[in-house]
Amino acid sequence: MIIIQEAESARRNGSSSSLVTFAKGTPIYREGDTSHYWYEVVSGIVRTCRFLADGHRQLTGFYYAGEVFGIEDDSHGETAEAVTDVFIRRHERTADTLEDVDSAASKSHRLALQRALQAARDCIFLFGHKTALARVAAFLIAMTERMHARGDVELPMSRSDIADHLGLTIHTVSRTMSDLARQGLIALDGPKSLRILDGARLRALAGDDIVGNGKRNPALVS
Amino acid sequence: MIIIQEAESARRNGSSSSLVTFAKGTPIYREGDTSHYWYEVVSGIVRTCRFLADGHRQLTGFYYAGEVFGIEDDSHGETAEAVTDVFIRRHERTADTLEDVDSAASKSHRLALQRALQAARDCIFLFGHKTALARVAAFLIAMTERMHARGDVELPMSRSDIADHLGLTIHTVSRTMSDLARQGLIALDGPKSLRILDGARLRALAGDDIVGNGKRNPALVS
DNA sequence: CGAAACCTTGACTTTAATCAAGGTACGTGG
DNA sequence: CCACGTACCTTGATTAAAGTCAAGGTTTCG
Repeated sequence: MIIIQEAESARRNGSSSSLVTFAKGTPIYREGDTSHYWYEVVSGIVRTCRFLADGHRQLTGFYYAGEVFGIEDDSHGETAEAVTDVFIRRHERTADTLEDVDSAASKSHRLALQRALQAARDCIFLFGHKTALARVAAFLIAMTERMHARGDVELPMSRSDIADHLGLTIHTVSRTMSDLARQGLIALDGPKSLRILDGARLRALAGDDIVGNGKRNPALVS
Repeated sequence: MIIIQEAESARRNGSSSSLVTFAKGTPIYREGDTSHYWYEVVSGIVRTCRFLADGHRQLTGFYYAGEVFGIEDDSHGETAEAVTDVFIRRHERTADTLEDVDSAASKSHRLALQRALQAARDCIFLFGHKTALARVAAFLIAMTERMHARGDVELPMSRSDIADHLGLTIHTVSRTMSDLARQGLIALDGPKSLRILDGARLRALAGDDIVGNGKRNPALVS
């Protein structure tokens, strides 16, 4: 990890942030580490995960440019690693910054918490009663939307990352992607590059429309 | 729903709370409802859930006496229902109470957010790569600990609730419970009442010990 | 150019869902 | 108090889905 810049932003709150960089595959913090900082992706992609004794790994999220992670109090409940080479803005977490609700840091922290909770619940929802096909379809849609892509999608993470995120094996992920390609819903230009050919049918497969109040998942809206 | 008491607690913040009661099976709020309040269980049990178009339901949590739910900003992302007859303390959510970080309300709100995030992530973890046996075992352990029970456990929720919570069918939940009983790990005194006979083996089955930093899930500690 | 890591695919096995039936507990009304 | 109905729970047989085992192909990077 290399510190690029020490910025004394928001000086009145006593909070400071620095721009740091991590090479592909290296850890940013580890499960159990004390939360000295919280983080914001400047460029590249980050994954957060936990490890089980039986060797399994569960990815709890991917974070793209502009997104925030590592916002737990006290100690980090998960490990964060760089999926690609990344630039990260690292924000100091002092008693001050968290207590002063007017600070930009505290506001964005609260918002990040809300968003993290929403994301975690969406994930639970996806895991509950969904087939491999639905999970992969939902994943592809989510990634497309987060990259603001239109048709062309880059998947910077490995099949193993995707599998550990969706609660599947790499085999099932691979097979499912091939199935989607065979059915003409997507085109695989390579393992990490694909095009979405039939977004509507893909969304239908993901099938995450919610009953009640006429409220629907934004993923459904074309 | 019956309002029992209107309390003007924490008057200086302009926040107030009331004690209300709901009959078994009735909704406390619905998915999409504007978040006018947040809630605290006084007695009884509450479940939160979401519904899919295909008829499936996903329970995102059970809440026991003393626990807090419905803490999302803006609008509720899930429905809350009474599992048993319940008494609920309903807290008003005004711009004031949330901005004033010194208020007890805001502090407990933030803590509740953190805890909700932790709970959601534990749930994801459970769902990722776990067999029906491990899920049911983990569920029984979690329920035992939350009720501060020692051996004897009451399960006030139906098999259907448990199934929708664990991402299984009622059949699999029922079979798995019977298996555990057959193996002598638990004794079923009735569908809603059981005793844990071999907590150690049950924990081993749940297998949620985490690798790294020597930090382990509290559920593992006997 | 070669090695290592990663991805895809096929055959088989395991797990949980589905289909189907019967049992149990509880509440209501006769 | 008992009979009946309903909702809930359990269990068995069968089917579908994803994991495991195994092998071969591709990409990437030194």
